[in-house]
Amino acid sequence: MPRQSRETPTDHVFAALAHPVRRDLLAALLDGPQTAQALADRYAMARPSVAEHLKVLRAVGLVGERQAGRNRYYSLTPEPLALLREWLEPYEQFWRGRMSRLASLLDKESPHD
Amino acid sequence: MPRQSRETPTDHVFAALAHPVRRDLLAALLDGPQTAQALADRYAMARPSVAEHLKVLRAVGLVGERQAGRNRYYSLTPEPLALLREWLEPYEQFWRGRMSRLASLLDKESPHD
DNA sequence: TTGACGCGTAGGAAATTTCCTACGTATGCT
DNA sequence: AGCATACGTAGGAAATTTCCTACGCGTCAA
Repeated sequence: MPRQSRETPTDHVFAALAHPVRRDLLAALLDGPQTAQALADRYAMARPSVAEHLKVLRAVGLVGERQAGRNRYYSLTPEPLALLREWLEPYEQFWRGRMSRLASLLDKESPHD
Repeated sequence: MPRQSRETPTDHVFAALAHPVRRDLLAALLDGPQTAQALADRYAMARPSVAEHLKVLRAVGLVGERQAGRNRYYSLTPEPLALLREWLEPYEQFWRGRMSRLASLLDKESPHD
C-alpha cells in the first residue's frame, strides 16, 4: 500500500533523482545512448541493478529505450526536468524578495556609498 | 556504514527534497516562519515526525531556526536550491541542443513554410 | 515553587529501497 | 543447429527511511 494516495509526476521525478546512481546514469547518458551493460561497467555495478535504476528513470520519462538487435540502447529524454524547474520558481521568487529587502536595508544604513 | 564514501552537498539536497512531506514543509514556510507544532497541525502528522523532517532540512541548510521564548520558529533559507539549478544546467543545454537539431530537420523537410 | 505547555530526541516497529545471484528468453555468429 | 552473449525479471537479504509513543528539559504564568 503506497504511503500517499495522490502522487504527482513531480513527486516521481524528485524520487527518481534522489538516488546518486540514477543521477550518475543521467550524466552518463549526456554522452549519448548506451546499453545497460556499458553503464554497469562504467559504474562497477551489476547489470541487473543498473537495469532496475533505468526502469525507474524510464517510468518517469527521463530515459527512453531503443531496441537494436540484441542490444537495447537507453537515451536521455530530459523533458520531465521542466517539472523541477517549475517547482523551483516560487523559491527563487522568495529568494529575490529577501535579497531586495536586504539591499534596501543596506541602502538605508549607508545611503549613497 | 554509508553506502557512498563521497557525498556532495548536492547529493544531500536531492535526498532532502525527495520526500513529499519535506517539500510540503518548505512550501508552508513560504508563508513565513512557523513552529513545528503549527506545521504538524497543518499536515495531520505527529509533531516529532515533523521535527525529524525539519532536522533533515536544517542539515542541508534549507531551513533556519530562531528561538523565541519556549517557541522555536523555523524559516525558509532557499540558498542551497542554487545547487539544484546548477545541476539542471547541462540537461537544459542538452535539451536545447536536441530542440535546435529538430528545428533544422523540420526546416529541411519543409523549408520556408 | 508548581503546573502546564512547547520542544528535541531516544527507541523501536513497519515499510521501502537497494543490491545481489539465478534463471529464462531472444539475438547473432559459426 | 549450437553456443555465446545481451537482456529483463524473480526472489531474497541487508540497509535505510519513516512514523509513532514515551520521556526529559527548558520556559511561562500564577
